[in-house]
Amino acid sequence: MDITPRQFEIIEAAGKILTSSGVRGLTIKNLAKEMQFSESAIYRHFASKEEIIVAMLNFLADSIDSRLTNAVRSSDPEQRFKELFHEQISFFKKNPHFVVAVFSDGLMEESQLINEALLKLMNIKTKHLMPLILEGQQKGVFTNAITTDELIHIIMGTFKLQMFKWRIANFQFDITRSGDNMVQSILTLIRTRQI
Amino acid sequence: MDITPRQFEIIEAAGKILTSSGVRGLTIKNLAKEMQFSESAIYRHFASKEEIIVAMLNFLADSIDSRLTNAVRSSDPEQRFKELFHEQISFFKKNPHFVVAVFSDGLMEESQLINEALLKLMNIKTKHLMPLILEGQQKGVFTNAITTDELIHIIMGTFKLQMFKWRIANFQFDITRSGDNMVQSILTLIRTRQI
DNA sequence: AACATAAGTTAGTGAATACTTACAAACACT
DNA sequence: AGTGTTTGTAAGTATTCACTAACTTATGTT
Repeated sequence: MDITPRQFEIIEAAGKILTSSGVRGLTIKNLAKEMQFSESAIYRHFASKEEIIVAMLNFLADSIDSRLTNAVRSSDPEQRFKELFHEQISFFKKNPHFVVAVFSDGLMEESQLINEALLKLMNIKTKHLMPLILEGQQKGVFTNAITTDELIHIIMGTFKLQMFKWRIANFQFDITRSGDNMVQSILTLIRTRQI
Repeated sequence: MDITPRQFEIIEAAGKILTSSGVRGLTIKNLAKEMQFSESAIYRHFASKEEIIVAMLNFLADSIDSRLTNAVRSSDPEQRFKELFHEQISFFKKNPHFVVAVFSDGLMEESQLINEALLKLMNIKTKHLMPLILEGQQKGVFTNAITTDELIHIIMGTFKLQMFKWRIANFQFDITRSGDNMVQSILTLIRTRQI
């Protein structure tokens, strides 16, 4: 599953196109133009368009996985929650095209392989979020009024919608600020608290 | 903005196709096949594919709007919250193709007009949800720890993700049951409560 | 020097797409 | 009876798409 430098360039070009023109703009022709060589040259590096997309998603998955592993290491669950989303949001801020790729689900229909890559990506997020929430609930920091799965569903849904709004606003507003707000709101809501 | 019976049939056929084949399957050719007449006959009733999609979304918007207006009339905010989602979910259960249309955002890139129709649709949902949440907060039934907008964001995100999961599961699980669960979880979370 | 490989080119292919044109039949209205 | 409108058809158009074939050139390797 290793990638040549040229393949990496192509993946990056694909990302650029996704940001500017969306899933429908991601054609071999545009990809070739962005790479400044012919369409057929693309096929020297990938056997098909599908392979390009899958490679991009897999690269993204590995990338996110290792970044989250490294960035999220506090002992306090609430702190770790903040770190997780902070890392996640700053990653997408640096690479907005991945927001199009992951959260648009416009890719969803293209092929089985792409579908699997996208699901794998969603699972990585859960993999990092789950133990943190569980621990928080066990320690009594997060509410036990609803199940862990339900909590995660609500958190992921909220995050996904935030990314969606950012995307249809053409990445114009400051996602760091509104992302932090979102994290605060959720924390306030899921924290065990006194009214 | 009125619609002929034939146009309505075409819209329904488009819905059927969306359910079975997704956004990419929604072509004039497939539409003609589903209607059992020629491709060019479609153009006797709509000037363009875009018009068909917009008409479908507008019909959907009106439909949802009036259904929500009629179904949600309790005085208790919490009860109204339940009614709202119950109505919403049973509507999508009856018309799963609209889930593809509205929540896939695969349509999002197609054209400006379609975009506007989709945004209008999202606003209708907010229009019905907003006063209900506001009243709940004022009465002290729902938490005031975060703002109304933040609450709505979280609720809408949760609902959207639920629909997304239902869709990628090919509408196989019982959305009424898991939808009710979701409504309960959210209510538990946003209710003012004692720990 | 001879050859292999990697990475590019030009020029195409066939399939699919949204949409058009020219014509025909059914029907309503005068 | 004649005429116009509505709604269908068959046959096509231009464009776009992913992908391919055949050839070229640069760079090692033996």
